[in-house]
Amino acid sequence: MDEQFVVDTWHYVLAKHAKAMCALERELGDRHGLGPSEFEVLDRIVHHDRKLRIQELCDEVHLSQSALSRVVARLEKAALVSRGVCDADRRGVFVCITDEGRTRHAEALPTQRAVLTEIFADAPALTR
Amino acid sequence: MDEQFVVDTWHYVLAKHAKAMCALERELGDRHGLGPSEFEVLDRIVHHDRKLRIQELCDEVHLSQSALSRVVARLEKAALVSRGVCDADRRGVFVCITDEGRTRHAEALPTQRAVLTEIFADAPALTR
DNA sequence: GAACACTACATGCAGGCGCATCTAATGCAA
DNA sequence: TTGCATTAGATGCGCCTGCATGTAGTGTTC
Repeated sequence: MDEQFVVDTWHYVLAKHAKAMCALERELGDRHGLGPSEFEVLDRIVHHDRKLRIQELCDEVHLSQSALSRVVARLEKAALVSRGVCDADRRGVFVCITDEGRTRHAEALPTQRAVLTEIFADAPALTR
Repeated sequence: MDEQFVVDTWHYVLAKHAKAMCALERELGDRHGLGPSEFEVLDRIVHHDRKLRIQELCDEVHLSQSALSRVVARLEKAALVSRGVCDADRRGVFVCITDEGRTRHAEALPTQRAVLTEIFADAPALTR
């Protein structure tokens, strides 16, 4: 159990996370009016290409259920998604991307990719 | 330029960061009354084994200068560090760890290492 | 040495997060 | 059906963060 290794890895993750998060916040915010969480949620929906339950999103984005609930509320307020009740389980909520949501996501995607490439192009591979 | 690679790496960093941060917050908080940032600052000082300028700390922890200023304020309030003016440059502030600070850091260190080991033991190596 | 640009750190402020909790719907058991 | 534990999602709350700005000290130029 190499203690130095895990500490180095942690510092690496910390550094990359801080750098990427900060850059995403700035670029996505200034250019497209989206926060990283907002973009991530849109991205997940577009990727699945269907309406998703809040719970499903919760498994995919690294946010608490409450934080996710608010992200969806913000997105709905901006008319980028719409919320709908789930008929099968009336406690559930479906999140559905709107046309404007798709457009904004499509616009923001290259920005996000550019930021990530800038930061992770020289990253080590993910397999030992 | 492999776009999928950078996106995968980003998701990996996001996942590990969320998991580790959450676990550290819980473990360090519950067992030692320290937040991750507080621990990190103590750790940096112990590692250098001398008093440090705020600015030096700023280069090492991934926090804005204002956030760092507040972390130091919290640590000072908890009597884990003390602030002192820098004679050479009277704008500057030295941060000095106290005996209690050393003790708390020493107590918390195994907890932090355990959490990181739990999460990063199976991590990929950092070199391509 | 007076004026001014710059740097180090502190602080007001607004926003996002997690935790605890609330409400409503579900489902299982008696 | 009634009663109760459980689950999905929303919300109150306090904390931490970054940005913008304030304050005080430095040093440079004239």
